[in-house]
Amino acid sequence: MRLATWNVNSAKSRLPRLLPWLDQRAPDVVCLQETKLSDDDFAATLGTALAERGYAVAHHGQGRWNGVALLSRVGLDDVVRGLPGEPVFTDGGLTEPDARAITATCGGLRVTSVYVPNGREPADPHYPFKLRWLAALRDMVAAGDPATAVVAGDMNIAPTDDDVWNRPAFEGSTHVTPDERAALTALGATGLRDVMRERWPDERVFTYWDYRAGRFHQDQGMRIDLVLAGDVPADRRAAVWVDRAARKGKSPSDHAPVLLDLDDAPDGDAGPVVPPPSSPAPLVRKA
DNA sequence: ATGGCCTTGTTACAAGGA
Repeated sequence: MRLATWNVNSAKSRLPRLLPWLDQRAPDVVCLQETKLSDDDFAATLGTALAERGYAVAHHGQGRWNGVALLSRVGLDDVVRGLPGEPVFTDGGLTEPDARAITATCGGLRVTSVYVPNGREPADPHYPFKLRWLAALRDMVAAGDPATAVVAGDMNIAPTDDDVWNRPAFEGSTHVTPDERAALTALGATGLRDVMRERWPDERVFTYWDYRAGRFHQDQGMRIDLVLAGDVPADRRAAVWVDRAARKGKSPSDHAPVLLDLDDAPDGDAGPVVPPPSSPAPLVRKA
């Protein structure tokens, strides 16, 4: 089973990159972030193309900002939008929570696609909001079965100083503060493992590069898109990698996808058997 | 030393990103 996460920075504008990527990499479960579409617009824009490829879809959007989705070819059950008790950014006059998390059971795993708040600056009210949101995420994972959980997405936290290209450049910025890293540690303490760092403990691994200043070309990025996996999926890890090719070329997202390949479960239970779609999508689609 | 870009909505910028 192949699971992927990708902050696409607008599903609509990324459509010419997203659909060929799905055909090329053929992930079974996809966590998307920053779709920047309402549920209706997501269905209208991508629904048919995803159904043709055999994906069941669950989207949690609000329109202009944020928006997360789950695509699955191995079942998509018990969908939950948002986080129980998640904070609302009332400082900004909002009365509804942002669309930043969606959870479903896919292939026997409890998968959450997350778009963690940016935080802006440590002195900004968005920063404590980010910490409160992360606490709500931790609580949800702890209340479930962490062993079978996968939390994947744009965490907007670099776990260590090795996860940013130039630590001094981030002095005084969010994404590297002790409080954010403590929140990430608390989330991991529920029983989730950073499978990328387990596999590549000493490598330079980035998932995001600013559009400006030729950052990608110089590999000056950050590792902020994480796959945090409970013991059941983490122990089945066959491969985990950053799809840098998706960050190249015409009109890319500023984030690259992260892919996790899992071996079949040792007892032979690879999750529910899902029949192929009524009109199977060809492996390579005509232009 | 600083900033460089991209997306959205709306129509010359503003907001947001990280």
